[in-house]
Order: sequence, then structure tokens, then C-alpha cells
Amino acid sequence: MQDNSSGQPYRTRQRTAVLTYFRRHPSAHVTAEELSDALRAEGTPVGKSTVYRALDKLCEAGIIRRFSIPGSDSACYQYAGGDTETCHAHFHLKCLCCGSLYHVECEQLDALTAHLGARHDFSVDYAKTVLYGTCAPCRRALAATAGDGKNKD
Amino acid sequence: MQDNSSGQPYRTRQRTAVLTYFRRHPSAHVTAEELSDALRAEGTPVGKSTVYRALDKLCEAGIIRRFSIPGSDSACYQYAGGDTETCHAHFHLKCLCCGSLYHVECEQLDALTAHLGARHDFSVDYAKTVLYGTCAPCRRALAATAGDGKNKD
DNA sequence: TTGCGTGCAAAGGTTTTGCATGGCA
DNA sequence: TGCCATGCAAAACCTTTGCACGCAA
Repeated sequence: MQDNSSGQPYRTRQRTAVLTYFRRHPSAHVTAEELSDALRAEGTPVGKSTVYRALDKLCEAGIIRRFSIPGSDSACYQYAGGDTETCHAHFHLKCLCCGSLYHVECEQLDALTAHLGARHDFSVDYAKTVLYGTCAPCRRALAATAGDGKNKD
Repeated sequence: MQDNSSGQPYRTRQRTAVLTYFRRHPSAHVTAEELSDALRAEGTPVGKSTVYRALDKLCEAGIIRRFSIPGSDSACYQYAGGDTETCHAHFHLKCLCCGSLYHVECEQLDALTAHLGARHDFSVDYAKTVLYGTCAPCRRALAATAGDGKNKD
């Protein structure tokens, strides 16, 4: 359980391809299979095992972030900016309807953080927290189809 | 996607056992396997398939809630109080260190909700949102052991 | 009696691991 | 050259599904 990253990682084509993908799609959220598929489409095919291993390493390094989407079996990964420090002050909003991922960064969240820390003695880990809900486009779409039947979810 | 619970559910021993477990352990968070194991230990063994089916039904009914714990492959379930209406106005705080689940209910969250709705046009689903972080006891424990080596996570 | 609920086993999917080979330093 | 990284295949894992039987209503 000690630090197994003592040996410095080699800069291989596959590893570069994965990292490049996330840098080119900073707000994209992809599954391991989607990533493998995207890399293949970009001309740099990477084996699925390697994709998982690279994802794991990048997660440990804090370069990308892993989400669990309710209702989905596969995990989702997203670029974290490479600098964990810059990503500590915003939440992620995920639409359960269309799957879009939004970044929210404002003093309202700072207030919540301060409140949770001061009053509830709880230190929120923004990196692992995702607020689930419904985004505006989906809300409108749902409202448009709400008149034709039961919609209690 | 329509209401498939048209047939009223039967009150079986297994179903009762699952529900009873959650009512007797309102703040417990268990995986499907842990629940199956606990029920067996309590003298009412329930098949794993049945556990999954019961969990699924109870989730649909809003009686229990399903979580995805970062770093774990299996889903976690917890009692929701049986009344979904009372559970719409508070967040859940889960400690990644000890697994404790806290309920937070204050106007700070109302302010956040209003803000997200007004400024970011996003409707948060409190029932599916969990804030991850570290609770006070664990923070103290981590602080106490922070001096003896690397602890960069 | 009717038909849902149950349990076993097998299938389904995602993720991990073993081992031989290839490529970076 | 040494050693990590890669990729294929198989395993391990959680979860769902099919089917025959049992039990609630």
C-alpha cells in the first residue's frame, strides 16, 4: 500500500493520446469504452486494458476525475484541469436527463462550504461531489410533455 | 415507462425482512451483499436475486435510496424514511473516511437551491445528490496522523 | 385458484489481472 | 540494457434475467 509510483512513468503514445483527449475536451465526460472508441476514431487506438490503467493513473494523479452516474453501470471520467488546486472551489452539476455536466463556481458555494464547515463540521470534497438534477433544456422538454400523463418522478 | 406497479405487491416474509431491516437501521448504509448477509444472520435468509429485486422496488417507491460510493464497485442503499416528501429539502453528507451519512437541512441549502435555479437554471434533485467529504471525527483523526509520513490524498 | 414472489443458475456487463511482447529512457 | 507499458484473453466482480416452484390474496 505504499507509493507505487516511485518509478517515473514513461511517455508513451497511448498515454499521451489519453491525456491529449482530455485536454482537447476539458468539459467532456466519457466512459472508458467511449474514450477507447474516441481514441480509435482519432487514429490512435488504445487497448481497453490500457485505457483503464491510464484512467486509473490519471485519477490517482488528480488530472482527471471519476464519476458514478446513477442509472448507469459504467463510470464516467472528466478532465480536472491538471491542477487540483484550481478545482476545489466549484461543484459539478449533472443532468440526469441528458447527461450534460456543468461547472458552477460562485460565492454561493463558498457560503455553503463555510456553513458546512462552521456549523456542521463537515469538509466537503468538491472533487468527488456531483449535484444531480435537471438542466434547463430538459426541464422545458419535460414541462412540454408533462400534460399527457403521469409524471411523478 | 408507464406505471408497472399496477399489481399490488404481496406482503411476503422476504419483503418484510428487507423493509424491517431498513426500519431497524435507519442510518445504516449497506450493499446488496451486506444486506443479504445481514438478513441471513438475523434468521431470515433472502436470496440475492430477491434482495436486488426488493431493493429495486423500494428504490422506485422512494422508501430507500441508492448511493454510489467513489472507490467502490457495489451500490449502497439506505433507508429514506418512507416519505419522499420530507426528504426533498435537505442534502446528504457522506463521509468518505468512515462512511457516516449525515442529513443537513438549513436555509443555506435553500439559498443554494434558489441560486442554482435562478442563476444557473438548474433544478437540483436532492434525493439523488450526496455531498462527499470528511466529517469532524475523521478530520481530527487524519490531522493526528498527518505528521508521520506522506498523506497527499 | 390466480398470479406475483422467490430462488437457483446462467447470462449480461464493466473492470481487473496474467503473461508475453514492445518501446521509452 | 533494464524496466515499465501495452494488448490480448481470461478471470473476477456486481447485477440482471429465465424458469419452475411456492406462497399470499
